[in-house]
Amino acid sequence: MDEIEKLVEIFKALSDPTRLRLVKLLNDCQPGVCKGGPLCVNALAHQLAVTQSAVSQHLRILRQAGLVRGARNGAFMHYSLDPDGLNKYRDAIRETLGEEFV
Amino acid sequence: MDEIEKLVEIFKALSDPTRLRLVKLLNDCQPGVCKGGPLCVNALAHQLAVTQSAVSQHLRILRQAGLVRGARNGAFMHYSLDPDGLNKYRDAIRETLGEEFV
DNA sequence: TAAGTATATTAGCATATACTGATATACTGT
DNA sequence: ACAGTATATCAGTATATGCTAATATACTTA
Repeated sequence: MDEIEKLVEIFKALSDPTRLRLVKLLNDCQPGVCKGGPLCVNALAHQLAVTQSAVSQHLRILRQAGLVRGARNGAFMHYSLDPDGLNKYRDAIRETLGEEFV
Repeated sequence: MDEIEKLVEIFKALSDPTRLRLVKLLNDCQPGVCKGGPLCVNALAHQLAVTQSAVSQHLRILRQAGLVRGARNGAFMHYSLDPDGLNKYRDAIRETLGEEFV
């Protein structure tokens, strides 16, 4: 994918209030930040007051953009921010748009 | 506007390929970076190979998000990145989403 | 295996968005 | 004032997006 298209995908992923709240929630519940650690889908849906289907679709979009990742844990999927994806995101912004944006 | 909604507006503004190329163009033509300095609307439209109407509408969206600003110069509008807006953008991301995103 | 739970995917609908073409507004020079 | 140029806005259209409801898949436990 073109560098611009990749950035568009990332910004699109972040340009929805529900997804931003989702990202904020995952950020606030990182291991070391909060003792709870990664969150499962139903917990996220409950916290955000949206349906399981909606949050699952939002997670797919964030996953495809490389911003979050899910780890299966038995019947549960535990989602967290993807540190590698976030590094790539910052690098891509810096390279394409300049230091001002990151 | 809510902090989340403000961030959504900013990310929405950046989540279109034409607008990203526009921002990139403005970034590459900043005074000190390129001797040309701020660009007028028709120059931007020509560089991006889009109509004047389209680029004008894109500029409005970037302006409303606080990312760019226009300065009238006779019959011309010279657009450039808005340093204040970019600072606020970084602060808002840091505060809401965490250090990982900026 | 069967029932129950967790998550993902699909179809369909309502709304938002990006574009084009036409028109309006702002400014300059004669 | 008038013609010409620069930019902004509007109406209409095609496509994208976010949601719900229903269904499919994955896993666990009895």
